[in-house]
Amino acid sequence: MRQESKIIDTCPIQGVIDIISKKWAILIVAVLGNRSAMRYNDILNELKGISPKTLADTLKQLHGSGIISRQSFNEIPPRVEYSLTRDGEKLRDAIIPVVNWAVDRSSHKDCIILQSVLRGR
Amino acid sequence: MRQESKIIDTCPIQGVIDIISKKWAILIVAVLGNRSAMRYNDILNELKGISPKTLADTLKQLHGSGIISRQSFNEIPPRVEYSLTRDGEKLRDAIIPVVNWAVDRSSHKDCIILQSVLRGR
DNA sequence: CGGCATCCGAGAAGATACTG
DNA sequence: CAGTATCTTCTCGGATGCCG
Repeated sequence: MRQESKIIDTCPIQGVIDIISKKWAILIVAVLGNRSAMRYNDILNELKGISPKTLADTLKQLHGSGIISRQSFNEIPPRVEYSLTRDGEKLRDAIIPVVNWAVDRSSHKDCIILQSVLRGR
Repeated sequence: MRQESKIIDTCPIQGVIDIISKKWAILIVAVLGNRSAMRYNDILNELKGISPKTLADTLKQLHGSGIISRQSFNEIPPRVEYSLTRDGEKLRDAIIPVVNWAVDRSSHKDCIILQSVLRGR
């Protein structure tokens, strides 16, 4: 954020906004929250529509924010697994009310991602 | 969204993301949730750093999404009051866990907006 | 396989000035 | 007072291609 603003810059909520306002971040947290670990291409396939770059960018940012952890194995072929950190799991729990709110407003209640998130409860 | 994607387009969560991913939307919901009604310049002053255009745009979008209501009075000087709809209040309640999560992660827990939101509980 | 580098376009956000 | 109008800047997300 370029702009200086007391109320914003000093506000913890800004950090969250920077995270969840990324288009795919919530979805990634959602799908990751479902399994103990997922590989790059697993996520790529699950989130049909996301580009590799955007996924990589978002994963990097989430990792930097401590939401997800990244473990790479020195294997051939290479393997990298992503999973939620404890903090990430808390985030996933925290967004559930928002997801529920979204479901109530929506006409079509069927959604793979959504079911995934809610199943976690 | 330009991109076609089964999993996303048919997912109710996408609507939420479109709303809360706007940088200022959550903040506006937060500050509005605090008072019964607020005028344009009240919000503008409270959210130091937002430009009139951005505020107008965001208010318009939130209004279109049914999150906030807009009531204008035929007076001189003109008066327009914004407030949360019932749905908006639900959204505000729903984001509280996320806000709390943000507070736990943050080092500086003091935040006007934040206190505002949490006070509503 | 799991990415990173590069380039590009669209839209969000900002600054400033102006109006009904 | 409550916005518009305009112009600019910036970031995001997508496409493609290369590499260890």
